[in-house]
Amino acid sequence: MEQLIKDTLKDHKLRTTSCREDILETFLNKEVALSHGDLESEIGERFDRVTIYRTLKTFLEKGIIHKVLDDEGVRYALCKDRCSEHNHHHDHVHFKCTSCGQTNCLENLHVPAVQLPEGYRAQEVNLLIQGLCAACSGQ
Amino acid sequence: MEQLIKDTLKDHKLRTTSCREDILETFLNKEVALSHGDLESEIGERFDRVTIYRTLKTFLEKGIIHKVLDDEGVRYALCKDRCSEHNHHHDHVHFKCTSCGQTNCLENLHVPAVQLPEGYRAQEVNLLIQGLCAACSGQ
DNA sequence: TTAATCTATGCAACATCGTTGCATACTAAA
DNA sequence: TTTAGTATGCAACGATGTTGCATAGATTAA
Repeated sequence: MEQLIKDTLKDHKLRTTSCREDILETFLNKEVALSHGDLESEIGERFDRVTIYRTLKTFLEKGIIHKVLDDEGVRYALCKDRCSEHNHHHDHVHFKCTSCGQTNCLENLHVPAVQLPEGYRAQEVNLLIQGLCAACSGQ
Repeated sequence: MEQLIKDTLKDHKLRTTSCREDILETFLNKEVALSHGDLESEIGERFDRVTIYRTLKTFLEKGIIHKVLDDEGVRYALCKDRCSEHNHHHDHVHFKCTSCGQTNCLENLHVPAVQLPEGYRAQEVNLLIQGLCAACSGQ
């Protein structure tokens, strides 16, 4: 784990600092999409709000995390597929449970093709499904 | 137009006030999804920020408008299909042009079915496609 | 048409979220 | 170990969104 984190930073040409390590570790532990607020309550006593914002921005630019949209705002999740600064590919599905509030990526699903009107060109596709997750649907 | 606006408010059991009329008129004229900020710069001199927020909230609850998500935040668009307080159905596609920045609803398209993992139950589906619109792709 | 009732609005104040400039502390390379 | 470049904390600010309350306005009934 410790080594995986250091390697991830190194791979993306980022200095290893304790804040970056802690944020990466949080993402690896939680396995769900996290908002800035989530991170702040998790590690906010050790690091400044501003630093968390800047770290998220850096991770976004480097392709370590990606944005996850839901109706409450923006969250972030690890890019499991290897993304880089110039090659993001996130055409997967995000699921938000309306009961427990957790959002995660359904890695195995891909977004079905959509026939766009004449002249439209798709660059990125984002599918958000809201409903009940397996734990909350009681099955 | 004038009458359509009054009828829409009446149909949803809302009092006709000049702010609500102006906001509805703006949505009808623009035909793209609008953020609170868009509305504020459009009619902000005549009405208070707070009133615009509250009007949007009211329209949402009554099913006159619905949320449109993109990576920059929340926008709102008219519900073209007849929605009511208890029956929203918005499984359509939103398109955001990365060039001109406009977001709109592709009314004619519907979101293709997705096979969810065991135990998951979908309630609402939101598909956002980003790319170039017909006007900006130069075709 | 007027009076009474209920609701929408404006204003002020506040809470949350996100950004920027700058001095200092730290990481990585020589 | 020294140096150069970068990340961090702090303070200050701007943008965004919410709440309470008095007043203005819309609707209903007389």
